[in-house]
Amino acid sequence: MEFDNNIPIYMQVVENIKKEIVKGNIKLGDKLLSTRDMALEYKINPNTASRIYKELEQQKICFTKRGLGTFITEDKEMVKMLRDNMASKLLEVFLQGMEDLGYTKEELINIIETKYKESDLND
Amino acid sequence: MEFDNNIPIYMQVVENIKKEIVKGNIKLGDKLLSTRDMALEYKINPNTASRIYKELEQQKICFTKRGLGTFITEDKEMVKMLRDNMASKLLEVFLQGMEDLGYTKEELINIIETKYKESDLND
Amino acid sequence: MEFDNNIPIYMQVVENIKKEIVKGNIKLGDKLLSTRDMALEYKINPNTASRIYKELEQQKICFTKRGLGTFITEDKEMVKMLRDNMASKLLEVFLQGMEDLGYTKEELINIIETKYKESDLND
Amino acid sequence: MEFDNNIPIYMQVVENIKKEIVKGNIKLGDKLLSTRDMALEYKINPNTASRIYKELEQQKICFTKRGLGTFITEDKEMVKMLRDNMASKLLEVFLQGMEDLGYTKEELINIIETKYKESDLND
DNA sequence: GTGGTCTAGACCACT
DNA sequence: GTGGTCTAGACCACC
Repeated sequence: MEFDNNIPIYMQVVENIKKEIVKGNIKLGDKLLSTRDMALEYKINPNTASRIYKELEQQKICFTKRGLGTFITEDKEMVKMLRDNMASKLLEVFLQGMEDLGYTKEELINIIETKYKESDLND
Repeated sequence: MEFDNNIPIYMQVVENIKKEIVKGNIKLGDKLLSTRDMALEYKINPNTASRIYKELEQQKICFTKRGLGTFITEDKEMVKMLRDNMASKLLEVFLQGMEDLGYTKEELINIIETKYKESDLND
Repeated sequence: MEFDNNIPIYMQVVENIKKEIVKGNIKLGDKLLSTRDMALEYKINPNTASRIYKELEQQKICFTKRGLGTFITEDKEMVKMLRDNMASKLLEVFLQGMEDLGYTKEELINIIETKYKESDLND
Repeated sequence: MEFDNNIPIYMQVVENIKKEIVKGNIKLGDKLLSTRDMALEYKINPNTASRIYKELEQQKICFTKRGLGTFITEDKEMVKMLRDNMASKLLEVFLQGMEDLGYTKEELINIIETKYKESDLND
């Protein structure tokens, strides 16, 4: 995983894990890597790894069982919420940003459709 | 202007000025506020204001005439480039993010159209 | 290190570091002094030291690992480029300057050879 | 004339005038432009123009006759001195710089000869 | 410990 | 008045 130098590493990993949950690659109740293993996996400092779990716990995405490790919450609503929240945040940033640049709705839809045609050609 | 505490002030102002240029509120060749005036305007330190101009200069968006002040470049291509770059960056973040969340093209277009109908109703 | 009062300190240190890299005294991947240590070393303000690293980063000569320090880039081409660029800049200033003064090629070569004989005698 | 933003304009013009004297385009005893005309000629501020004369006077290159204008000194030695000083300064900066970059005498002579062959081909 | 940012205040050269 | 540089000292997030 490549890190953007301007965003805290732990934040980037947190977002990455949330994405994996939404995509279903990590499932409800799954045990997460130990901080040590996560540090190896992402090539980060163990302190940073433990901060990631702290953040995930705060967001009620996982919880810790003493001596057993850290697990994804069992709450089924969570995934749905996660997906919706992340998507609407993305959407808002995008639409607001484009509006700030003076793009009209028509231009905007045009751009997205063009983009899609391009990627269709590449498929 | 309100600042997001997680992003450097100078970056936020830089982005703001770039938006104003793209929107046409600031025109090619325009003189920008003096660092001191900008400091007053945005309620920041003159040093921070100075940093903003340095960043804009690096991005070839403005240039300095010694003792006279800082001016928007006269290069007509610049605005076009700026608009395109900022838009494609927004687009990329958005599309990539939605794809990462597992949204298909159809879902995505659907969401945007829904969003637009909402805002049309509010107009 | 003694500073020329007419050139910004940070620029002088930047050039100095670039020279050390070209000479091989600083190697690819080397960790540079921390900003605080550099400030002590050169007897400058930590802010000024920080500016030096920022400038070097812009020139793609070094990069920062968050919380770890600043390192020389690993790019092997960089040193070659650096040496070539610095040399050709020196050469250009010199040749253009001498030409402006009305020196012909023959005079110029003559001068350099004379200079070399002098220094050979001193060796 | 194009100005380098990092060097005072008046210095650049002073150097330019000195070059013109060395090249013989401006002769001993010649009357220089009035500050106003010089300001127009170089598209600079009249204050800057007057500073140029101040500097040239300090360097004993010209002198002012009240009500008549500013004139190049009649001292014949001056041109010779000027040429020698400017050339040896150029030479020193060049040789020292190349030495700092680790260029040996052989490399250096090689580079200059190569450069000359190039420009010969272009002649 | 590391760099990044910001404030405050000062001095300077240039126009 | 204009930007450029520097010092001093502070706070912060990150590793």
